[in-house]
Amino acid sequence: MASAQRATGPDKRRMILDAAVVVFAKKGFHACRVSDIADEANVAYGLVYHYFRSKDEVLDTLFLERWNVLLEVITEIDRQQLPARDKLYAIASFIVDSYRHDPDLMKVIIVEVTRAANSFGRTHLTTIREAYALIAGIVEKAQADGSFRCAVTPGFAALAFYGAIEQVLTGWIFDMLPRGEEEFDEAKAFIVETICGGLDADRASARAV
Amino acid sequence: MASAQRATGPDKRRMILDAAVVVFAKKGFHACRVSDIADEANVAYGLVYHYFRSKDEVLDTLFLERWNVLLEVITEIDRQQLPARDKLYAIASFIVDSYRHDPDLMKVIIVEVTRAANSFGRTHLTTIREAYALIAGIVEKAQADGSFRCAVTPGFAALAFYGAIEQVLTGWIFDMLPRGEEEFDEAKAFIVETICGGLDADRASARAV
DNA sequence: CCAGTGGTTGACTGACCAGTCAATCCGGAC
DNA sequence: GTCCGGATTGACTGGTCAGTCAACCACTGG
Repeated sequence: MASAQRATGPDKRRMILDAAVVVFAKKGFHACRVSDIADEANVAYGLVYHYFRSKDEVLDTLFLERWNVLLEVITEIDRQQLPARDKLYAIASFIVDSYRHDPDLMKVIIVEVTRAANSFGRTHLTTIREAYALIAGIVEKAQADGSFRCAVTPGFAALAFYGAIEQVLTGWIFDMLPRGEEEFDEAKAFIVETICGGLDADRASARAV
Repeated sequence: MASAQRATGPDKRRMILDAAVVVFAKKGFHACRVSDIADEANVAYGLVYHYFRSKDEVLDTLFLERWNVLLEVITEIDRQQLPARDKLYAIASFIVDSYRHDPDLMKVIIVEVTRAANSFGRTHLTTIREAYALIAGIVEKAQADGSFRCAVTPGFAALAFYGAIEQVLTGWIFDMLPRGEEEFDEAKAFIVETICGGLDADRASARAV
């Protein structure tokens, strides 16, 4: 009846990926079994191996699908004629909205890939670094045109900026921070305000290094 | 001959813990076997279970030992009569030096506990949060006495600050950032400079929320 | 010299699970 | 209607590994 009932070919592949997101988010990649994915997708165990070479490849696919979108979006934001601060806001906004739209997927990507230095993080290191490099590029240009100070290196600023975003998402993932439409928008503003504006009331002590 | 040869009782326990740090750091908690720990410690397999109820308990012990030191240090720093910026510098300094002194241990704690939302992170959530709360307390007092702006909430500032530190450590853990005496000291300064000073050249846009 | 106690050993077991594969289904081509 | 090939099924296998346990060792105190 519904297309889900008669789904075939690539549709089933998609169903497996979506099911994997749910299962990985709930139990974690290592703790869940391939049969959990198959069950969640209402599909036979073996079909997972028809579409993917291994359990790992399912996670790889999820990560790459999403991270490539992120890289494109950052590139596109950077192409626009905007103050660096607004560009950073747009990036924070996109990532926070990604979480708002699909918290499970973002949880899986952050917990199982981005922060997993012993497994998938290492595998996708090059891809992950591309995002940092793009952000660093934005900072570098802003420092060149004088809108950002030169107190820290662009690469370092990118790390701190992305680190702050990820820490906030982690706060939501761990249920440490309240989640809601207001909180999401507030977070975007706070991240940019902290990194760009700083905490100091006066900046007498701030000198270029 | 050497005491390691004739070690007994609690010494062996310590040897197991130290060996676990090496093994967890090299292969990751999930990927390594209990026999790897025993081999690294030059101890029989079963002895691990004489001193610890389970493989999990070994990691729990490592984490709690170190995190409690961190909590004490932060408390002590906060007790001193110092500008908030210097307190944050002291905290960043302690964490960076912890990494400098024992990178494997810090790697294990960050990768396997602090950032592991699906396993040990959840277990130790309360303990982890205590550190954030202490940092937030420092920010809050600084905002009250006017040395920090009130643009963001203390809890959020704590998250961003700790997130920046962890991201830098992660950079070292992933071999993304160069490691060395200079880099370590530079990192401490950069972290505090970014979070306290901010990136903006002028702060026209910075208004209290 | 002989228990007794606590540390130490490592072979073994039971459970678990990724990945395989032979069989079956189904829709289209002719 | 028959045949073909890709999609789909799920029982089964092989290997792994956490945790157990019965035996062994080394010191101590009587």
